[in-house]
Amino acid sequence: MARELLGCGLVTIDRGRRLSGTIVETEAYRGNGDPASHAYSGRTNRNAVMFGEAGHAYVYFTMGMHYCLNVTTESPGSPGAVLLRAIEPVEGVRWMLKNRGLNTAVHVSDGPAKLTEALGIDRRLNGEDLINSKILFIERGTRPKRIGRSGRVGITVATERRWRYFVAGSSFVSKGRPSGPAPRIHNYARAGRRVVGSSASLV
DNA sequence: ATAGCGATTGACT
DNA sequence: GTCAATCGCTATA
Repeated sequence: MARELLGCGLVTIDRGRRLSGTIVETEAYRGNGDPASHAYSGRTNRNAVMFGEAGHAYVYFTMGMHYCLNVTTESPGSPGAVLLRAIEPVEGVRWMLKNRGLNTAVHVSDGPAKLTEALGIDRRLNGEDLINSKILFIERGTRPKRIGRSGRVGITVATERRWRYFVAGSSFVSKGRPSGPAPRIHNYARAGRRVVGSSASLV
């Protein structure tokens, strides 16, 4: 799922305005057996959405000031989610800049908490159905030609798992340095599989 | 009831 | 490269 989401569109309707971007960086988190996951120690009020149906938004508050957005990926009862770490801004860039208090788009959404701030995403959207929602949803996109892979960023455990994926060559990927294995580039382009992110692949 | 700290960012050296 | 901001989740008592 972390790979499939690269190239898909992420859309919000923020105060009536359509804001969107192309997903260029993701990270996979599991549950039991993944010490870096919020779901590692079982279900709590905070991580409950991770234990629910696939294709929903798990939005969590962190560091006392930031929100991050995940896409849930597993069947009810078995936790799993993909953290969206960066998008390339597409629609409503002007308003995204305003949300972030910036003048240029270079760093407007190249980090997990930056993209939520740019798109106006906060705890109100926790649990939102990303397939059927009218205010926060995923759209089909084009599969990137080359996809990079590395250890996950910003964690202190299980850094050896190479579950961070990004669009190779994109300047909108977060600058966070991988704590695990160095980035490696793979060629995932395949004839006849240009469109990814159908709702069927989400659920 | 409460200490410790985090799937981060931005400012500064 | 270092570090503060800021708050609520989690673990422990």
